[in-house]
Amino acid sequence: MAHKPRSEMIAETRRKLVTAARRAFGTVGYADASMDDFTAEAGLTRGALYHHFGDKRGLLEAVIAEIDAEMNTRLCAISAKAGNRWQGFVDECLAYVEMALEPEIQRIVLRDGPAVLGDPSTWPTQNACIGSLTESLRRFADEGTIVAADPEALARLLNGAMLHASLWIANVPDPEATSKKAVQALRTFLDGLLTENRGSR
Amino acid sequence: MAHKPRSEMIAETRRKLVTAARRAFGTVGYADASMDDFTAEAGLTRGALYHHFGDKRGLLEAVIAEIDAEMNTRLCAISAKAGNRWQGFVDECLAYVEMALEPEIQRIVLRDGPAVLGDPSTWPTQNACIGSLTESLRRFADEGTIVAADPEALARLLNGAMLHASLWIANVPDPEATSKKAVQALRTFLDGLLTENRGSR
DNA sequence: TCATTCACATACGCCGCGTATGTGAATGGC
DNA sequence: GCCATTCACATACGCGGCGTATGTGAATGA
Repeated sequence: MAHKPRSEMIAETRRKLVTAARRAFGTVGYADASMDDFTAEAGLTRGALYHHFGDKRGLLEAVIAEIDAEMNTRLCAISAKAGNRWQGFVDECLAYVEMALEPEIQRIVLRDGPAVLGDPSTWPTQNACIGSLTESLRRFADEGTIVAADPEALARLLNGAMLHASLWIANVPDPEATSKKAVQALRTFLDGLLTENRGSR
Repeated sequence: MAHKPRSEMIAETRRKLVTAARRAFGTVGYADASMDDFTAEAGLTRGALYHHFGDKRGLLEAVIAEIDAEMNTRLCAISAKAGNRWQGFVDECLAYVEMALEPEIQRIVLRDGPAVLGDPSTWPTQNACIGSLTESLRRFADEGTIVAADPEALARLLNGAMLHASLWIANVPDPEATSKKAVQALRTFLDGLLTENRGSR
């Protein structure tokens, strides 16, 4: 039984570390996750962690990058299967709110991430989600579907609104009912952007 | 020279601790703020801190409560001086975005707060800001100024949008220009809520 | 085959937190 | 006005987590 080549072993080590850290960060949170503990859980030591990721922070970045990539994939799949583009956009927004309800995403990406790494808009990875939002809005604005405004600014506002809606929903006694109200309100906001709903001005 | 009564000394101690902690949290951040350091800076020790606030977390709560109260006062003053109520509401929203640009507010309330204390919607204090937003929206909905939707949900979404706009503005190379774009986009969202701007539906 | 690189493990010291304990000053009843 | 009690803090101790410096064995390449 020949050993795997070195490059594969390295990749496997990185994946083990990211996976173990992801579980730890997602459950007890970044601050309370002991590097000794979750590296041991992965059958490794802190030495491997420092070698590959520099420090705890670097590992968090890698974990977030992974989660963000998954989120982006899921969102693209959703918007792709809609009838028309605006509907796809709306679906994507609603799906984003639902995704942000997942404890792992909420804890790592929405709470600990900003605290440790700073504002998400400065993350290289966050461009994935924000970027596609912006691009969609730009096209809608260009073709007159929505009112004219800076697409990136609209995207940021929308993103913040959705994100906070998720935090709110997840921390309320009755998430089901609250979710309905939030989705309804989000639709209201989005409808307000459509030129066909605007009368004067 | 008679000493001050004990109750005043206690209040003074608490204020000293809160003030010192507020400065430390606002500059180096919660995680990197050494309790030994900033209690010493206040001429005290960690003993006083644990006696009054239980732990570091409790002190953060006190600091946030103080900042939140100040924010609410400032916001009320702004909305009070506007011509009509809707204009006052819009002014308040824009002022909120600007306030959230202040480094101390951003770091303590918007970044470290959620990470350490959990979602702001679960803080007893946050009701100050969210509560007044909700109340305003409820009245606008009742009198038909804005479209019908759950006021609290709208308030949460709005709050999230404004908050993220601030984070975005503060972390961009050119805050001035970005601020203009964000404010413009925020107006777009708010205008979209007005029934007088809605045609069909 | 041997020197080199490199992926990790091991070992050490420091710092920060929480707690248990000590102390002196202010209170309150007689 | 004296004394017991409370209480607001300070001091002392131990523990765990992080970062770094150093060691080691296996894979590479000439």
